[in-house]
Amino acid sequence: MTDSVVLDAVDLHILRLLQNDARTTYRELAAEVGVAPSTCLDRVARLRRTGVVLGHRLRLDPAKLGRGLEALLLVQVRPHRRELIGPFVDRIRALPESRALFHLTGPDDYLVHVAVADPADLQRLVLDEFTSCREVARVETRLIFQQWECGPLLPPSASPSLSAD
Amino acid sequence: MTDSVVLDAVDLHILRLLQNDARTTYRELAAEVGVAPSTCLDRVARLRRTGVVLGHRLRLDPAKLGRGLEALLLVQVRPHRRELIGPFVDRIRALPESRALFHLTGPDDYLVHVAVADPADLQRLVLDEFTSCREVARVETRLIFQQWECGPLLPPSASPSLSAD
DNA sequence: TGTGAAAGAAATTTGGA
DNA sequence: TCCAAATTTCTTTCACA
Repeated sequence: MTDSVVLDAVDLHILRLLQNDARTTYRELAAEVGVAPSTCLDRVARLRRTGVVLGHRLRLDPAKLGRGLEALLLVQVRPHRRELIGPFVDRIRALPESRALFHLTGPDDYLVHVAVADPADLQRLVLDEFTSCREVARVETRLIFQQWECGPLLPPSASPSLSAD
Repeated sequence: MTDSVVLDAVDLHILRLLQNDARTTYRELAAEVGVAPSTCLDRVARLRRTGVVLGHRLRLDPAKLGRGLEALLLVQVRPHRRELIGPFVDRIRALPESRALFHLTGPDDYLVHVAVADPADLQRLVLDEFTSCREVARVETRLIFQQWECGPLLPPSASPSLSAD
């Protein structure tokens, strides 16, 4: 967080292309952006070094892996104290059914995104891993009908450069 | 959805490694899994063809892009009818602040994961894009303190093979 | 299918502006 | 920083088990 990077139009163009397809080659990036491949390499390396780019992730179809039912669980943890929520977070993160976990403001302390095989599997998960735990005061289950990933993550304004610490 | 793939131990091993680092080379996969690089290529190509692998995605740090504040918005759309929710979904997906959108069961019809610059930006987003819309009956804003991605997505059981349609 | 070797392509490194 | 060329490394193909 101590060093500051400035993202110029070239960086943003590269990021947009890579968010579309993270396997775009440096040659293709170079041709598209209008710089040399080695320059693209430099830029991407810098974006990694400065922490803008955290890594590459494989996108999988949960349904094809036998996890066709997804849900969001709103969880109230009581008492909401460090010595309880630390282990709670660790336990939930380690569940094979967990896809993501959020610590939130509001009446529900946590939101857990889970992927399971079927309703019976979800019932087992909720009963065995949530409602049966002393620290879990309440669980609300919301099934996911459909979900969408949204557009690429880019700087807020249309300004040509941005300072990011 | 008509063809069926069977994931054996080699496929699962490859998927686990790629979920850990999507840029692992076929050489490295081969060395790790104990097959030839060309076999890894075949396996991954088949996983792509059958839709198990959907693509590669760049993971970015929203904070480094000037979007350090994230929130989940619980939205009630009334009346909850196709002719309203179609355009609503399209509009929300197109917002640069939107990261993900879920259509849910329960009292809230949609959950929107957004990334904004600061509280003022969030206020603007909620007022201008949500509460000011006739079809939006209610919006509840939950700030995200912290979030975690969970372990790799894998088949439910420890069974050596799995049929995925 | 899976393999190893060869051909092709891409990623890195280097050095000069 | 950027680029172009050289080098190294990976990907892809293909004939064969």
